[in-house]
Amino acid sequence: MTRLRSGNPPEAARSTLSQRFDAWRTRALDAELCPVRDVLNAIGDKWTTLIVMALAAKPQRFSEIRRAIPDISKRMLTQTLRNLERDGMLAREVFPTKPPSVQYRLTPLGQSLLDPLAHLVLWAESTHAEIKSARRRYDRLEK
Amino acid sequence: MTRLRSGNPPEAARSTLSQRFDAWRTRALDAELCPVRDVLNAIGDKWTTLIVMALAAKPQRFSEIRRAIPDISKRMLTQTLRNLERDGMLAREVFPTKPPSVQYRLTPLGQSLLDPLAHLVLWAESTHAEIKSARRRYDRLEK
DNA sequence: CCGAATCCTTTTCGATACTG
DNA sequence: CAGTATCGAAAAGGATTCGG
Repeated sequence: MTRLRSGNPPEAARSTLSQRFDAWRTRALDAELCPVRDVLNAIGDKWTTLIVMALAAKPQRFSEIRRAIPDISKRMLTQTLRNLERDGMLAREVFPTKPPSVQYRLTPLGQSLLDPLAHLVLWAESTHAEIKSARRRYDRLEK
Repeated sequence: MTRLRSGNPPEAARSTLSQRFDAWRTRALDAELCPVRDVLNAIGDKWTTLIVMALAAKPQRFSEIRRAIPDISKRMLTQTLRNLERDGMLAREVFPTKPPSVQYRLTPLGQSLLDPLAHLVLWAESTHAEIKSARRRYDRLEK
């Protein structure tokens, strides 16, 4: 499998990249069959990436994750953890103490998501000011 | 502004990475103030990334984008294009022909998203089989 | 402590009809 | 051609209650 070698693709690789984007979009319209749609659909919700990031440091218990993401509800935490477990991104281990404790840890597959995620987050950090500025300008002109 | 220098961070950078994830999550709970939440919220919807990928090749007209993404409705295409324009990711140019034609092109800011997006898409492609397999196994055991 | 179940609100999205 | 306006369905998310 080919890999990107540098942070920003050189201008020369642009056409190759966009051809690949075309292939990635048009492989199939069905979300189930298109890796891009399927995966972006899986991690594009409100909490998934935050939970993966919280578990990057170390395995954590249900309550620890809640403290790491204070504004998530128990319902959504449970549901998002289940989805991630279903996708093989994390493993759930129950310790039959009383009261019970449950630990979640990233699987190797889940760990492998951290790298592309880091790229995205660095991009978010470095462009956030510019994006907010663009929004202000747009809103000032439009309304 | 810091930039990633190589495609995959070496294993040695992992602990640094998770510390940064912590910082990125806890900087602020308000989506407006947290770059990660704000940006993931902006590109995490159903159509945004597909549109950006479609425009990677070259500037395109409204109808061309529709053909590139056959299952998007006019309503959602318009709305998503507006959001991207508001965020400074693309520029809209109207040619006052009759009937009118409108062209959309990625700005430099929009182009800069292609790189982290490519990492994510490569990851999606290379892990999709494993994810689908994990789902089948989970569904077989649970239900 | 962890989580299932229920109910309800908000958001997102799609279909349709209409316009310069 | 490139939208806008309106409506309703569906999905996502939050609050609350109950249970092992």
